[in-house]
Amino acid sequence: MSVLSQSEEFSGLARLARQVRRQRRLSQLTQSELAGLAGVGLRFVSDLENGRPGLEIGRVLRVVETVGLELSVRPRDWPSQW
Amino acid sequence: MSVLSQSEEFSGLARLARQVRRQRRLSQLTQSELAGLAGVGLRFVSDLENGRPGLEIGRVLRVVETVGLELSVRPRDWPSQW
DNA sequence: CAAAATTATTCCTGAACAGGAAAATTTAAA
DNA sequence: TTTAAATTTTCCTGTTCAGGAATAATTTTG
Repeated sequence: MSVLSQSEEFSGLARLARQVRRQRRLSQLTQSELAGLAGVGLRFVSDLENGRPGLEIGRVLRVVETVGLELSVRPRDWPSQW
Repeated sequence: MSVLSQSEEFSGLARLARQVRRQRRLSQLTQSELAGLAGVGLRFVSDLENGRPGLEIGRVLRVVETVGLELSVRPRDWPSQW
């Protein structure tokens, strides 16, 4: 059993999904248009924005970057001494 | 390259892979141990740390969070892209 | 250097993804 | 409300993932 709860993982996906959708709309793009730009299927964008956990990371990153978002990874709960 | 960023950006899988590996080693975990904690197979961790693009996002996030990292999303400089 | 530990790769099978297209549902506009 | 646009979902099929175990390959340790 992990020290982490599974709900945290899900919320991470949900947050990613929401931000992709928001950014896409800010960019005035439909799911279909974004899909074309990112080189994925329309259904993939829909699944991503709905937080489906099975999507492949490579395609997710392509969509994320295409919509104008940037991913970063950092230590969790890092003391303010960095 | 001093230690100036608390969050390392990555535009592809390569940086995510490096970050996971670095954080895992800081945590004194083997791939096998991390796999057990995250509830995935040993091969999955190996694939993740080698930047394989086909991995499922849900499992990736579980490993990322289990190793003590947090994935964040933010808008890139959104200049003349539209 | 040799042995041990860790990591990477291969083979196999079951399960799930991804795409396209169409239908169904939701949302927005006239 | 009616119509149009956008989003979600379903069906089908080919492709690919994930896991375990065994086997290389690599790295670390004595």
